[in-house]
Amino acid sequence: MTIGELAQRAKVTPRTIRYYESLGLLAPSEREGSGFRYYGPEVLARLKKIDYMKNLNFSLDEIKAVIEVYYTEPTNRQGKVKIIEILQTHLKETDEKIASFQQFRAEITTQIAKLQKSVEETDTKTS
Amino acid sequence: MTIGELAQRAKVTPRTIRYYESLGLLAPSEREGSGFRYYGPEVLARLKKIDYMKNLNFSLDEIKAVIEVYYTEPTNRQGKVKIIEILQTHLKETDEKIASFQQFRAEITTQIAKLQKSVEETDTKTS
DNA sequence: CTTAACATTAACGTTTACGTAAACGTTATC
DNA sequence: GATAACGTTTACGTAAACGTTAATGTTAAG
Repeated sequence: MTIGELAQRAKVTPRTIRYYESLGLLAPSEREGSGFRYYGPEVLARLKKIDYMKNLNFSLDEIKAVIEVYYTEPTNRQGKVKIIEILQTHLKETDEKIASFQQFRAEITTQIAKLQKSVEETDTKTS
Repeated sequence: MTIGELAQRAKVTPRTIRYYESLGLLAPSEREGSGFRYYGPEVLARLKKIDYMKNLNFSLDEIKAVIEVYYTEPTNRQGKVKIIEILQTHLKETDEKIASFQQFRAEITTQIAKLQKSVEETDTKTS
């Protein structure tokens, strides 16, 4: 597919796709004499993965690093072990993020409860 | 305390504090003839809250909105109910974030398991 | 084979969250 | 009361992640 079609399916602009290419996040499957970029469906999958991670507030640099780990088929035992270590770092960081958000969540519910109690008291007083 | 002391305790620069003031995120407790800003300890608490929320990837605009809700003592029943509604929106969004991160976490552990199995197989084959 | 629709590169613009001078006033200390 | 240390405003600089022309080439449809 062309860059316009790909962009439409991925709900981004062509500019975004070219920008990602310039960062090494993806590449056209083919590029013949005319200079036009043509893409296969695997690039669409990649764009969806990028969008997914962007929603997790990863920077494009971080996404690039993660994608490289995901898409690299490690040749030898050494490579596999190294990637496992990287993934375990990601796992730890993700757990910390989750914990932070859960604490934030708790603060919100506390605030809600406090306000709800306050509203109820106002109600019983004026009833 | 002065802006320098506050900055040091909050582990930010004076520039950051002035920038936050320009956005309406905080204000000096006092500002007399000389033009110097003097702060009370409550501003330090505010800065810590801002830093905490920044780590949750909130923008300064979003943080401002949240802080306004947190620090606004609602006068009447109407105001309280409104704030409860806002907080419930935050709650929902936070839950979605947590869910996304948990899915990401699951993907990581899957990848790790796959690689670990692959490593073990390599090991038994060559043993 | 003309023309609309889409592609290409190059380059400047935009927003966020500050960093970093520059030019100058204030305060605390000796 | 000089001087170092810190404060003030103004304003230009920076990185990230694109948006937006501009000038030009390519492709597909009639």
